Amino acid sequence: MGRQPCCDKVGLKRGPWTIEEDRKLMNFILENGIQCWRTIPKLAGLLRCGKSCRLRWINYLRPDLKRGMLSETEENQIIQLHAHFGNRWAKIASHFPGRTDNEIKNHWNTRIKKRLKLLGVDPVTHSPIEPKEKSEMITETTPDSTSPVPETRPETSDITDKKSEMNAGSDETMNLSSNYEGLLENLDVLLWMNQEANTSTSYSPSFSLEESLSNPLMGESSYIQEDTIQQWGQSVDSMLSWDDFNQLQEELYYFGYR
DNA sequence: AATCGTGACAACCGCCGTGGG
DNA sequence: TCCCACGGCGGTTGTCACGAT
Repeated sequence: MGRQPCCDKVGLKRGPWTIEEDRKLMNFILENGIQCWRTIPKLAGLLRCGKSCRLRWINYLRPDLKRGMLSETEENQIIQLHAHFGNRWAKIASHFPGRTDNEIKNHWNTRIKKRLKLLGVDPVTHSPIEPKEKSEMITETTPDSTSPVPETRPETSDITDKKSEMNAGSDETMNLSSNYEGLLENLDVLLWMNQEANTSTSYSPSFSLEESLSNPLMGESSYIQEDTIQQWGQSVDSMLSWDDFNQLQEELYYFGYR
């Protein structure tokens, strides 16, 4: 007999969160903090399971989240860290304040992985792909190829895809290519790795908010900082889809978080 | 204008580690 | 020591937007 589910899923809502649900969860956590995720949905008046609430908070509602595309620098750091930690996304994400493991994992799977393959670098081992494999990869892209459709189609158009206007498109890839060999020797990374080896807490650039939120011993007034809310508000403003939260910002002021 | 393919990312699922009883 | 509940994590799937045909 397997484990009991984390919650009784009967009658619980699934799928995308609505603005109203976000508002309820946000208000509840800001007022009460986080004690037990299992009880939060009930207390907050949500028909969601605790896990869903936790995920929504961590990946989307947390005030300290950094929004928007990952910069080239961040992308390079992800590659470096992945070479060291593998698919330990939470570990990697801990080096990027305001970024979530889910975000980094998605970015890796949808973009970085493909770019590395395109550059002839195995995204798993970070070692150069054998020339044979490389040629196969190129062959696979030819129209008359009878090989199965590869996971990625390393065409130039793929690099300079629809997002290219946000960066330099193929130039960015070229930069990545030229930089990659040096990445793993980057002194900063070595320092990180050394620090990781010496102590698990020595490198901790992450926002203090998350720690304080997860620490029920800390007083409520201590975990919502003025600059945190302002920072969050600024990030919210930058997101078109977040316009509906402007009112919520005002409510935060109402609750005294200013 | 309709359909299809693809990419991005939000959300879910199930396993694992941990701490308390 | 064992059992259980919980939070955390990584893999996977679902959904939506957008461009191509």
